[in-house]
Amino acid sequence: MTEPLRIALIDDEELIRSGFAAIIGAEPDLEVCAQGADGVDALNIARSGRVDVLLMDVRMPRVDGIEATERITAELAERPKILVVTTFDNDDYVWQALRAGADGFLLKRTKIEDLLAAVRLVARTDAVLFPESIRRLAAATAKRSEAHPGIADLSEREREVLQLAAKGMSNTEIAERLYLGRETVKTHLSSVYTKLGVRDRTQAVIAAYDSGLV
Amino acid sequence: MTEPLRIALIDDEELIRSGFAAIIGAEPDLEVCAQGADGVDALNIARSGRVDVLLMDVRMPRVDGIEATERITAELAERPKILVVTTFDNDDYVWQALRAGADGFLLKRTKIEDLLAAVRLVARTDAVLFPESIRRLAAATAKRSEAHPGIADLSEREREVLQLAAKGMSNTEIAERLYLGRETVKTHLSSVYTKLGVRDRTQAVIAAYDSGLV
DNA sequence: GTTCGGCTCCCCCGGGAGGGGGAGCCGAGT
DNA sequence: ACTCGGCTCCCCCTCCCGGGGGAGCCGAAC
Repeated sequence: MTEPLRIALIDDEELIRSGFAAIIGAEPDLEVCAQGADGVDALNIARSGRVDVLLMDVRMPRVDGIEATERITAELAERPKILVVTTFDNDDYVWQALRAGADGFLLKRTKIEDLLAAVRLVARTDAVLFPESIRRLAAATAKRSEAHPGIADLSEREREVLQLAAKGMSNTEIAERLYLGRETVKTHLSSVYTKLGVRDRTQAVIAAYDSGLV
Repeated sequence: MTEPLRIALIDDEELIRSGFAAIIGAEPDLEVCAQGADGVDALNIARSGRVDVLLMDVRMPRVDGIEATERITAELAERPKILVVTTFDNDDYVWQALRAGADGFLLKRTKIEDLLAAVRLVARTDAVLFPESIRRLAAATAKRSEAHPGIADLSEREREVLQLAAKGMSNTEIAERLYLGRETVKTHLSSVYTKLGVRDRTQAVIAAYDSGLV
């Protein structure tokens, strides 16, 4: 028989870790090789290179699970599989975990056998239950929302005005909505145009859409 | 011990079905309860209500696996879990399967143990490896691309002009690009506005973005 | 054969948009 | 104290946009 899968547990709650450790340790083909209390620990453990699957909590002090996952996938070519574990299946968490490069998402209320099955499954294969392709998809849609330099250095007001313009409002409507003069709105939009390097309102709205501002 | 999971196999290739049937039949906790050769069979079998997991091929005559999945999820409240099985992990297939409401995606080259694990996992739980939340996400992004009545009854030319407008081009630029008069472009855009029920070019571009035309 | 819808172009006209100025206020940083 | 950038408002001017007409051409449908 092959050597057991090496599992690392990352959770800020000692109790949770012990529980998981007990469950996993009872399995002959699984072994808890490391434990950590936050994202920094996770990164260090992942760097050690002797881990197959990392069970990662989301809410943790210092560096949370999502960011830790991000760093690990960004930094390590040979990284452990990462299963993000949390209490609630908040859509946002799932999405963020996906984008960060996690291999799976588990709920703490998951039944024991399912947890074990998921760990074994994710360790062995990447072709089951929405893996690689989905992650590429998520990464692609995520990339669209990053690295749009222009949008970043808009002032608060300018972003606000642009957002309303991107809802189809006219200058006068925007002015009324924001309790401003129509001329002021025009001024803001003008700086938006120059900052974004576009010609008119339509192109600005397009830029807003493409950069994920809308 | 509980009664075995009831599996249905849908594939147009007799050989594949037999292979899967043999593998699955050998497991004490699994049982092949039905087989079909296309999407129509799949729908009938799903309607019978005595199936836990449906292994569904994508490429099939008459009605393919994606459409069958769509119909089943649309029609049946109490539906079997559906695992879409195919030879290549074409991104498009994965995405379509997801949108259609499939619970998972498998490759035919998947190892036997993984196939069995996936079947057992998907039958029991919905909280593992990107399930419900992801499907809602996919459904949401999909919905944005459908059922935008306005966009549908634009004429060919009007759609063309709108698309260029949505790239930030002015009327004159669009005219030059399409070898038209500037007035013609205006006319087309005007009908676009009335058909989409919008006021100006900006709102039209927004509609184009929201409806997935861009 | 007539009608209807899509496609093409034209004119006029009003209004909003965008550019170019100028100006005052305020808070933060030098 | 001064400067600089963000926010606010104003005027003028030009240009494109959008609305409201009208008109001719064509192919399909009735």
